[in-house]
Amino acid sequence: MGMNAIAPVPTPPPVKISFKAQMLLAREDAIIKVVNQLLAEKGFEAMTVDEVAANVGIAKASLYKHFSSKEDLAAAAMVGVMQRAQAFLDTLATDSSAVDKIKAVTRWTMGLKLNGEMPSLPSQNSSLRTTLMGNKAYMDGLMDVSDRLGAWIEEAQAAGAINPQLPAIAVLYTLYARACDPVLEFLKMGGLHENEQIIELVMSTCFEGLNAR
Amino acid sequence: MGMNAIAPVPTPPPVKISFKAQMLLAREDAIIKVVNQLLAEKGFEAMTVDEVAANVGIAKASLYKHFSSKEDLAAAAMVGVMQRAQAFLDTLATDSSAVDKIKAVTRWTMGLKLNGEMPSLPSQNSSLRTTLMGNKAYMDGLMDVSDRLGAWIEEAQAAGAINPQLPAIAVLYTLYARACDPVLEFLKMGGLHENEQIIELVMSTCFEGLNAR
DNA sequence: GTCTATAATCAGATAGAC
DNA sequence: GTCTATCTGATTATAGAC
Repeated sequence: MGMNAIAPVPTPPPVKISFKAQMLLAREDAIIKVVNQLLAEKGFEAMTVDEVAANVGIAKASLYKHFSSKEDLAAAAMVGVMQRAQAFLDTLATDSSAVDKIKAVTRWTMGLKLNGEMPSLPSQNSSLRTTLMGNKAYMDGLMDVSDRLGAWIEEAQAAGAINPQLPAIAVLYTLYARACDPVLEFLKMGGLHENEQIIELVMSTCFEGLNAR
Repeated sequence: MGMNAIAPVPTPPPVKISFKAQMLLAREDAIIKVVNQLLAEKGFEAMTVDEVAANVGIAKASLYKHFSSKEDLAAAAMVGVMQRAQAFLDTLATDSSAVDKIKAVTRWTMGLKLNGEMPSLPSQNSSLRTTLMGNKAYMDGLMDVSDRLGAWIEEAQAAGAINPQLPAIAVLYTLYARACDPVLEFLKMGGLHENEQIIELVMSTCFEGLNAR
């Protein structure tokens, strides 16, 4: 195209609004980051909205302009974690074995937990569970992750790497449970092991079991 | 002894006071039973003192004549569980192997959980943790159980039944974690397995691991 | 010791000015 | 959209009569 051509000037995106939208998203990301950290540290019920607002550095009323309830705040954090999980699954080499991918995810999950980045939800039924079940982004992410992990589990069972006598769903739950395994925090509190050692210990008990071989 | 013998009449125990004391204890046992059930069902933070009083069938103010705080209520329930655990340990045959005793305790613990009799505490720090740490009966019970389990673990490791490369403390934590394993409730919610099957599944993943053998 | 009634506090959510 | 100030409801705990 020649320099003299009168190129149709594409309508510029509305800069002012876009900028504001970016600010909005950045602010919401900051909020979610704080929520994520507090959820990991104290859990949903012990976390207060006042605390979130204080840590973000804004007024509580401003929080409610972004998220309409405490449950929504937590749900947004969970959606973020799920997206990170999906992104991690994407990075796994397609040429590695199914069981290796499973182990990589498990290590990654426990690393998050040990780093205080894994929100801990109430395991029992609660208002938060209800909100999460109705959150499409979260449920879609959870389904996607479960489908991908489930396929790997069955593949690993067929290949004789994972015990084929175990129901795949039980294996999946067992993997998910590593994300909130109290053994991780107990060992960390003990102070005798580095995070990497703790992960390898729990990896060993998880995949090889307590029995001697 | 002839019918005519004038037997010395033993001083009767102060019937009225003893009876009242028995009533007191029975009432407190009833309270603790309710607390235990609610703790298992909803956890400490979601359980309200009003709820406890209503389920026991007494006024809330009466509760506070027996226990001076919500934390004390929960602590009493935990002491009860610890006593039941100690009593169960006592029943284990001394001629069975250490690893069999360990497995028996683990099964028993998971059975409690599946029956809704295992109080679930907040794993994170909280007012309840503080109260529990300062409760001598609870701490003594915990120490006793841990000592006995710890001895069996080391015995089983020496006998080549439990993997001797694992730190005994990690094994102990792994066993304790079965008492609050979310895999149990997930599988139960799935409705595909009976409690016994669930226990054997988790026993398998716990002791034999996920890997195929 | 048990009750009814109430105090005291805390946390989620909102009103309304700017 | 952000703020200050406030509302509302729930919850722990207690006062005081019986």
